[in-house]
Amino acid sequence: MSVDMARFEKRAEVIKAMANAARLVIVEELSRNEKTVGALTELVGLDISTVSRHLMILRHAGIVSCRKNGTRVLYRLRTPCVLNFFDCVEKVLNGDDESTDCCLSDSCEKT
Amino acid sequence: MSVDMARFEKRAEVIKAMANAARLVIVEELSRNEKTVGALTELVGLDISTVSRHLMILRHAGIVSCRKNGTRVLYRLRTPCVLNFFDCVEKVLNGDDESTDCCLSDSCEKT
DNA sequence: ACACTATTTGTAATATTGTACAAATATACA
DNA sequence: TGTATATTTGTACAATATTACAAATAGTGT
Repeated sequence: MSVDMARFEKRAEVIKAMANAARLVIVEELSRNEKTVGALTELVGLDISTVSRHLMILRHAGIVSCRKNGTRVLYRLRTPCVLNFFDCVEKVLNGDDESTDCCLSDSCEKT
Repeated sequence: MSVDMARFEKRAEVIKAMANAARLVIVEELSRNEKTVGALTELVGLDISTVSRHLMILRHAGIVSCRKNGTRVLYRLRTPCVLNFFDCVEKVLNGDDESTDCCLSDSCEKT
């Protein structure tokens, strides 16, 4: 091996936190403004306890932070650079310029 | 709700493909050069069948592509912009400038 | 202290992911 | 046609992740 696996594990942890549709919705919403758990719950349409857990995951990853305001907890995007992911993701999704298939068992370009 | 969940599901699929340490190692290695499954296997230290599956996941996500060369299959990075993830991920990991904890039940700044 | 609202945590069920081993497939070459 | 090498696929198991419901906790105001 000789690869610093620990480093890649840590990186993967952060990316894992972004690897869920509900959490992506939350992140994009928080890029506009800080929001309460309740407000985010309406948005994503899951149980509030589930949304709270999603926020915990994002918080532990270092992507969002929060502050209390009375009985409410306001979450906000802490590291907005994660929004840059989206540009590349769209590029990947639209990668129609080239086949991803290595044409196994077909007559196809071989080197 | 009223959010285009399908779009976020698709985005999450791509990010999910990046959300694994072994696959991150593979992606970084492929950023240098195309490589065979066998060569990548030595690098990550997993069973070759497992590495083959990881490559399948990256391929289905549109992140890598491959071509055959005799009995070998050469994989290469198809959408290099995914490397941009790393900068932000490091920033998140080093986010030591601010607490992520909303200081529940502590004496702490409230608004 | 009590009631009300917002959020988090315990728990359990279900789904998804990661993994290795064995077997199958593909290709090259003697 | 065998044999050897490279890769993928079938299968099974363990580990993680997602989710809702119920209960616990925290804060506000009466």
